[in-house]
Amino acid sequence: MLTIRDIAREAGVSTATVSRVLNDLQSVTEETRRKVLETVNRLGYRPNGLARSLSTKRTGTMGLIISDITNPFFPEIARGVEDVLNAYGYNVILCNTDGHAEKEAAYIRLLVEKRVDGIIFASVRTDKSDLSDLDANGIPWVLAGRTLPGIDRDCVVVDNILGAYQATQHLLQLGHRRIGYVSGPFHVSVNMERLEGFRQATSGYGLNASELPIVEADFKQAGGYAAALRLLGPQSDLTALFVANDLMAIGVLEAAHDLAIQVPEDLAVVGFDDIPLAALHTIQLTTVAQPKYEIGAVAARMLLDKIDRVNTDGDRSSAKVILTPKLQVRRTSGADLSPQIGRQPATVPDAEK
Amino acid sequence: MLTIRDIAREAGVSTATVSRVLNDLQSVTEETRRKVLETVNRLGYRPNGLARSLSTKRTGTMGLIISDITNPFFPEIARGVEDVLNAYGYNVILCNTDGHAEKEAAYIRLLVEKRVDGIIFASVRTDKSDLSDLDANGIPWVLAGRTLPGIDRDCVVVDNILGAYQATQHLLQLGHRRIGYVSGPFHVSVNMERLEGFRQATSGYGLNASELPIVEADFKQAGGYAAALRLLGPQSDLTALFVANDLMAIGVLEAAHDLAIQVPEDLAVVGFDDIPLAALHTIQLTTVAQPKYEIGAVAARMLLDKIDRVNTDGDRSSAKVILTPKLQVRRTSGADLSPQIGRQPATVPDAEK
DNA sequence: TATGTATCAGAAACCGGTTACATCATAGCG
DNA sequence: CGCTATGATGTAACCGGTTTCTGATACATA
Repeated sequence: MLTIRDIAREAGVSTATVSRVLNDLQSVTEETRRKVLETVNRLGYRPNGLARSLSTKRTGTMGLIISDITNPFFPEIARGVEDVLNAYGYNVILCNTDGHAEKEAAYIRLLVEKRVDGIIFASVRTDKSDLSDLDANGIPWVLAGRTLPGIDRDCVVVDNILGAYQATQHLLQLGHRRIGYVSGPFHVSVNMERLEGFRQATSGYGLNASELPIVEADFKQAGGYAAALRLLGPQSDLTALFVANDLMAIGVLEAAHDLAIQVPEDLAVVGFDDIPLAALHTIQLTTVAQPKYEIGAVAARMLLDKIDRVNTDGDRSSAKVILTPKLQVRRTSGADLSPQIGRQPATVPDAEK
Repeated sequence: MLTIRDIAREAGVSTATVSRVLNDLQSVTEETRRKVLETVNRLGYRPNGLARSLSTKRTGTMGLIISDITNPFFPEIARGVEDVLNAYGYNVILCNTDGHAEKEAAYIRLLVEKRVDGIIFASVRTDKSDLSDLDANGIPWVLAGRTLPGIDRDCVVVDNILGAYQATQHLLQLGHRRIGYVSGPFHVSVNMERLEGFRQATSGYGLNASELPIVEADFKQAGGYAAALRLLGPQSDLTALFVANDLMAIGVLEAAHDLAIQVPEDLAVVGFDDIPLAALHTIQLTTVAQPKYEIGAVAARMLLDKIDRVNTDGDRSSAKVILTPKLQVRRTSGADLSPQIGRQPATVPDAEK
């Protein structure tokens, strides 16, 4: 493979000049520029990004840490991240951690060695110390859709407590009093925030939240299915379930179907996330919508900002951005949708992009 | 940030020795090894992967080119790729091209400059010349789930013609004669193969395939929705639609619902891919299943093989792997499922992983 | 004509690793 | 006891760019 020295020799100039032409820097005669570019094109020279990065200390690569891209919550976030970063000339390394701390730690080590210009965590298992480790190594990071105890900067999140509160209140207003919570893993902060919103809403109605059943699952469809089977046994008196994310809510709907429980007549279900399939007319899941693409896009911009700021050696951290979730009332909560006469308008979920 | 020279000085050895310890190469006294490792840990040294890659000519990074990660067909492929490559110490750069040739070309240029160790194309717009360009630059590649005219090696594909043939035959056997084809973009090879399978099957029943309506769409839900509206107008005599992928088939189902057309009573629908949501009890889409995770995993292994083979300077290309698709009969085609008494068994699609 | 000032281009150091080769000490052997 | 084989370590070149510093040239000005 050709090097800059080959081009320099062939064009009869120095490597410095070739470099200047390639980065159109400073002053180079039109004549030499032409000569160099001609040589570059004729020989099909491709500069070596590694060598460039080694001396410029910029790789043009970012890391994106998520738990699992097959969870429909993440693709849109990833897309938001990728679109913004790519527009600024960056590439994205995708890291699926499955929520395992060791996998995450291994990825972080790899990303540090690759000297990525920044990392976006759309899923976190590390604690603050690992992040300050990154700070120490001069690698900016941002949290997308998650927070960590003790961190109230450099993150873009949705107000999970508010969203869960509204979802639960929606069920309460429909008259439900025996409401179960299908929980994500207890160690995940977003889940605990949603649980908190659930508790606040039920307490507001004079219910003792600790008497309402809570089952911990794994944010996956199969987990939601299993949790529902446990919660909806024969002696169950539950009339509604608030489910910590849509994927599990889908599992709950499957379980209800298999148990011959009618939704929403016998059981109201509300999810969280508003993943694309929630809007399908055959599902019509009532859920708390998060602006997923925007979360990714905002996080990416925040990271770019942070990088800029490091270079101009100003303040190192960005503000916290809180996006507002929106309760999306559909069929599965059994709310009276009659004000909207007749059929729902055609739903074409992915038309907006 | 620390360099290997800092460690060498601090430990009182040469950089060569530090390097040897870090790569546990050759012979180093237990004594010095301990001394070096102690220094490395004490100072928290992280080797610079760029420098390493520059001299070893290995980056430990691969590129994965897909059209859009928010298309539910791709996450599983990406996951298969990532799992395998990560197990071998590689990272994956994700590239969303939206099927645009220019975006793809730009990404390829970037990946070449970054000197990735290989590229997996799960979506291709380039022609053979760009690929031989990669060959010329010594960057191995593999096609996953797609072929290109004139290429019959280095790819793992599903037999699209067979799959489409079986799907169409399924409709024909159910008595349908007026069958429409909701097509993906005509320039995409997998789509043309599916169309070919559709033609072969209909011809086999003495139908003139050119008389059956075909509408080109974009492989997206909204596209399928729009195509269905065109195909299912008031004067339509179609009783079945074969749809080139599941995402569009979902759009077709939405359209049918909005047009008050009963599926499968008034219209049978068959898709292709078997994306996760096709199996949901509320959808039950009959479709041709592709082993998506396996496509990604096999492609990744094939790429690793190819890299090995380049190093041992043997043959440069791998065989073609053809996986067999499987017709998954569900509700939307209206087949008589009565042999299976009563309810379908609980479907928990993501339980297998 | 002499001097100051821009502009253009080259030489060489540098980024931070790896590794071929050289050196040196020690052990083994006749 | 001297020679060689072996193993541990160091020296320095190299990977392929960027960038500082410096020199050369041309032009304008006094």
